[in-house]
Amino acid sequence: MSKNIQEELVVIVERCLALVGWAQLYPEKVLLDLPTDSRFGDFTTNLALKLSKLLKRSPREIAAQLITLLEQEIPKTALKDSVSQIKVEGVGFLNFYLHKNYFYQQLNLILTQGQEALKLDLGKKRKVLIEFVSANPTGILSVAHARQAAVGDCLANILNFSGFDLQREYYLNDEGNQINILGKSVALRLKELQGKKEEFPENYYQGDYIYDIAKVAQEEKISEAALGDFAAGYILKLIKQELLDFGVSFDCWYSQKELAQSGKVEIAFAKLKERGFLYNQDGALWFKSSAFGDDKDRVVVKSDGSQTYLAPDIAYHEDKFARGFSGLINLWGPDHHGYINRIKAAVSALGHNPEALSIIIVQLATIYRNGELVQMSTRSGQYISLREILDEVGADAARFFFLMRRTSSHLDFDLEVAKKQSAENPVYYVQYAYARICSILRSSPGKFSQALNLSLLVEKEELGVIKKLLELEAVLNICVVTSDPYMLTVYLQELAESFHKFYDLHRVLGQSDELTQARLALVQGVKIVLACGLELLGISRPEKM
RNA sequence: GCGCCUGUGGCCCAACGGAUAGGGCACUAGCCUCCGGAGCUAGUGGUGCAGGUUCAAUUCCUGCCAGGCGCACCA
Repeated sequence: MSKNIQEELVVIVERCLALVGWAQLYPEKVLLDLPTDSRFGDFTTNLALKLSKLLKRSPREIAAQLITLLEQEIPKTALKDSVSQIKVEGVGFLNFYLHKNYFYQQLNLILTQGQEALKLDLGKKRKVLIEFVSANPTGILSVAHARQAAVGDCLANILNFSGFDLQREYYLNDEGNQINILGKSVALRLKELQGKKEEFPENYYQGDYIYDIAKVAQEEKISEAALGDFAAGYILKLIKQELLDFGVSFDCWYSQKELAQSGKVEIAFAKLKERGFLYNQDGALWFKSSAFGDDKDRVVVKSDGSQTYLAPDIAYHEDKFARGFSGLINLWGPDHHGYINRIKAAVSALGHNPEALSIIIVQLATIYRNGELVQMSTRSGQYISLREILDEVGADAARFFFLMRRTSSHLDFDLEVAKKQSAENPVYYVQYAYARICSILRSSPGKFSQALNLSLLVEKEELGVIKKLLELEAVLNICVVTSDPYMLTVYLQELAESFHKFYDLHRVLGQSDELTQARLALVQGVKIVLACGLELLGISRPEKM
């Protein structure tokens, strides 16, 4: 909630536990939570309920004893002016109530420091690499990639804001079997364009875009052997542009082809062999992944001498560590979930801590249009692309919708709802609050500069707004811990709601000068936090709508 | 068969193991002489089934039922 007030309170509570001799009984870290309801104070803890069993005493009695101690200890600390009272409530919850002055101070901090006041230092500048999208350059991006792009980009924003030294990377599968098939697909379409139609195999790329590429290849007289690379390059350009239009950029596009040519695959193999995790069988080379909890060992070099996808991927992850990243985040589609054990095994076998690699499965989004399910299949080419979504609903609505549900949950994305400019559409609800604020601030030029008396903000709705502003920190904390940005979308809707409620009941302009200024300051505070949240989501902040 | 995800009012979704399960849509009744009504207020209505752990279960565990997705010497 505040810069550290929560942690400072925890320290004091733990000190009291030690004083009364209960610290050893309760070695866990004391947790102070935000209450489920504002009438239960500003922080709450179930400590007394937990201690009840250990001490064989009633929770309320324990809580009362702790409060006596806390009331002695808190006045000795810097928090003496911030905590107004501590109460036992319900079955024995210990609830902390903060003084209003504390909230005014925090609001003032936001007003004077802007977004700097909102930043966290959870990461301690730790170097983290987040790899996402990484779609093969064999077709334009699908809905699945779109959701990964939104989640990955937003998570990256949040981690950066929370003090991590973070880089975004796209792993480019620009060689191998699928590029060969892509080349052959283009070659066949080229022949077709020249009037020599042949049977088009089912496992080739069926989409119409293959014709487009074939036409360009024909004009540029690309040799048949080079068609695969040409097509991949062509598609990659489209992918990069789509991502850019979606507001997603990468620090690094990591080429699998270059990785293969660098000899790093062989070096990684040598390391695995030395450690005893590679062996030959049935004419193939196997990685002993079962030694690390995988269901079975995995082939890395097939009996025909070619590598499986796993081979360069092992080297790729070795290289991530070699580049100095101590935390790795991979966003994968649900079709890769069986691959997690394999790659974690590889990381372990190479001598790294598998915990350093965190793999997030981004569940699929199902697209509806006019209430009807839109079927998707990459191979047949009949699928909704990121491009179509961008054209139809725009980047703002698309990003917000992709982030609205837990990343691990399925998501139903109705294009019609996303297009609606009404209350059904949460993007507009949040953006509307922002535009409204801008409008109010426009209507009061020069008013918001004199000395402020924030303590005039005593209405329930005013304090509600301030408290909601200060919740951003806890929300970002949850996003970081769960590696999931979705709570931020929930929070922004709540913040917008608390602002709309305040706005409806209390006039900002036309009050006494002092009160108008205080309310303008409050509105300005909401603007700063809304802007911050929307920026982290990668969504525009319209001053007018 | 195995693995992952999901079952919350008529519909869509919330709820680090906590207090009276929140919000939106729809429906009903209200609110602009005034800062943006894309907003606000009030009302109706809900945890798939059966056990277990716990002071406390929508949340954790087991089984069942239902839906979605995935299970290659493909990438």
